[in-house]
Amino acid sequence: MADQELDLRKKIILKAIVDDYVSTAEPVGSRTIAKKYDMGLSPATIRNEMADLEDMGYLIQPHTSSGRVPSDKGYRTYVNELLNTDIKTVTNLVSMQSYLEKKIDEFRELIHVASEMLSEITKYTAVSVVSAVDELRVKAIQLAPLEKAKVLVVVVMSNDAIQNKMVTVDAGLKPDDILKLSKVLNDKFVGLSISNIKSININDIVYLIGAENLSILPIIDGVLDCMNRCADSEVYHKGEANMFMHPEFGDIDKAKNMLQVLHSDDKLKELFANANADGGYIIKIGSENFTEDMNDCAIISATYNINDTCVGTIGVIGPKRMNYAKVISALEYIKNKINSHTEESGNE
Amino acid sequence: MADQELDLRKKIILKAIVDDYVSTAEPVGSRTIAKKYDMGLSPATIRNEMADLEDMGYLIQPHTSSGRVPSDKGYRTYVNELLNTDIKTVTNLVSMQSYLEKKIDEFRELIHVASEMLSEITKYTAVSVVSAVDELRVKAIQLAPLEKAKVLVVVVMSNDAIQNKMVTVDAGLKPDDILKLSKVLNDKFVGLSISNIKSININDIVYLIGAENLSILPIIDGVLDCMNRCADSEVYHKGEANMFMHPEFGDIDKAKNMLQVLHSDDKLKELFANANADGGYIIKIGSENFTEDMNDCAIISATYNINDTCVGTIGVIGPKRMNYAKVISALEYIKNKINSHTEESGNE
DNA sequence: TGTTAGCACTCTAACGAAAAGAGTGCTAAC
DNA sequence: GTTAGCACTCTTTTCGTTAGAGTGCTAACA
Repeated sequence: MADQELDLRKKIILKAIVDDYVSTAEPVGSRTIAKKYDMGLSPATIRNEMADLEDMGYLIQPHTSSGRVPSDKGYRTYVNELLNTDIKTVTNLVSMQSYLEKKIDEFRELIHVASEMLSEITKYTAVSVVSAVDELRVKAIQLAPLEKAKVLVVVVMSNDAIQNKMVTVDAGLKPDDILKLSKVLNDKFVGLSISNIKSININDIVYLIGAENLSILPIIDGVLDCMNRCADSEVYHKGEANMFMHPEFGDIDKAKNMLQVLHSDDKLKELFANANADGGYIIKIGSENFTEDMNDCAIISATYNINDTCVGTIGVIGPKRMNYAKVISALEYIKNKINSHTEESGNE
Repeated sequence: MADQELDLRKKIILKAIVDDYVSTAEPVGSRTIAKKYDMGLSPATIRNEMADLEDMGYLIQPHTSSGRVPSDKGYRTYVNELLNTDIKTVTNLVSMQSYLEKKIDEFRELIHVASEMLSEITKYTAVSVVSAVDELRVKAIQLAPLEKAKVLVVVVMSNDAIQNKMVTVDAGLKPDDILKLSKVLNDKFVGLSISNIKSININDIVYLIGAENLSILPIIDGVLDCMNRCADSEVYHKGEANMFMHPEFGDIDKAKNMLQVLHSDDKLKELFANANADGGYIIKIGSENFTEDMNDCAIISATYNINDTCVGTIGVIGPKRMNYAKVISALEYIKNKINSHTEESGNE
């Protein structure tokens, strides 16, 4: 129970146990450790150490006569103290190299490709959450009269998010009016945030283009709708089928539970919302995830910034028995790629 | 084995068996039918009829001393002959009424809402496939110079599909050039199909705006990319978690299998590609789905047209033991809504 | 004092026999 | 043509029994 520092041998044994459990998903016994990780010790000695580690809370014994399994604390120590040296070496990311090299001009596209990649490499489920941002500014607005009272509204925000919407307007509105309106909207709106725009008096605009109030309202609504959608938080996940390749979800009920969570954007937002991780990762193991359904899961996530306005999180969700080294190095790689991408694209 | 017509009593019994099996998911015994569906017959009589029905191939006995389960042929007869009278009456679609009433201006949005609705009502998984169409024509093209060599390309096609793409251009390209190019592209491209456009000589356009060849190529590429994406087939599914609420997927392997299929757009396209259903539904039961993984599933789908250019399919995938009446009536409703929507929006 | 061999003990997973239950098919009576 | 009765079949459940894996403890060893 005592929370004292582990001596070197205990650390080595703990690491061996976690490593073994991560790859086999079976409780590991003393014999296995002695043989497989030849440490020049007999099973009996290792048994003693394991008993100690259990007393200290690093291991759990599912039942009296089975091998040991890491506790959350065990995983935590593994991640915090035993893994560091490994991380750089595990990185075999050759396959990724070409992936993100291709031209990506749009923020959302970038995040989607990155998530796809992440799930592909790690074989877990990748999740990305684009946080809601109020303080985005308008970069451009485009109105395109199409036909018969239909106008296409396109809005680009400062995070390069693009949204469009088709709106129906009064048939009396001339294409020329719309083009004039487009110009006015750009002059008036570009550089402003959503809250700014909401405070603008519509009548000023109506006056400028000389149209009737009613006829341009749908367009303004469309613009605001697009802006809101750009600023809205968005959850994206990729590779959820990977989740069910792991034996911990062999139980159909757990699998169902898991699917439920993966399909609930709100739950995911909650789990991945951790804006306070400056440049590092957040690793949540088992019960550290406040949601109870996730007790068998671990989450590793990192945040990225885009010119200080838009902060998002990208990460991986998988079984607690997760290949932490691999995931962390993959995440490291992806995060750097995202950051360098958004830098070079040079948003002011 | 003889393929003769069923007499009335056999039909009633078959219907009772399917109904019961649909709601309980357990093999149905003679006693159950006699008691629950009081038809004034003793279990023994019903047993005889059931034995006949089995001989004729309408029922299957999982093992010698269990109740009966409908065969694919049994379901087929149920659907074709025994269900018709019910369909209209089962329709309790009050909850849907308000759903599709709201203003929907965009084709894709419409299909998504419809799919969502369909899965919501039926509690199965809704799938929609927008078929690939080569002969779409361009309705409008918009270019918007943003900042620092970035141009937003927006393309609207005749099926109201909208796609945009951010492209990077030579920094030397002036905003004015881009606006000019926008006008030229619209003049030249609107009304043409993709194949038409591919045959246009780029040099003509370059000449018209007086820009250098290289600098506008990314934009043309962007336009073509958008067009291709508009014309591409798209698969959308909603409510896949519903699939796992049914006991036939209590086996984790089947569930995994199912997930695999649901996440494979190609498989879904194959399963839902049935353009030859003029105004009706296509119902595929068990082995009638050529994919083997789907032997436990049924698929009910309907097609919709939009001014004869874009044909899509929307439908439901669920266990073979499916509430056919409910799904068909829901699909009927949705299909009509989609059609009336696209009519009233009046695309030429 | 730390390490190890040996052994009894515990718990699970796997196997198999037995019992319970559901439903049938058949025969004979109505 | 319908039904009651009964033997029969097959599955599902239950309950021991066994084999195996792994432990904890004790005693011997270096």
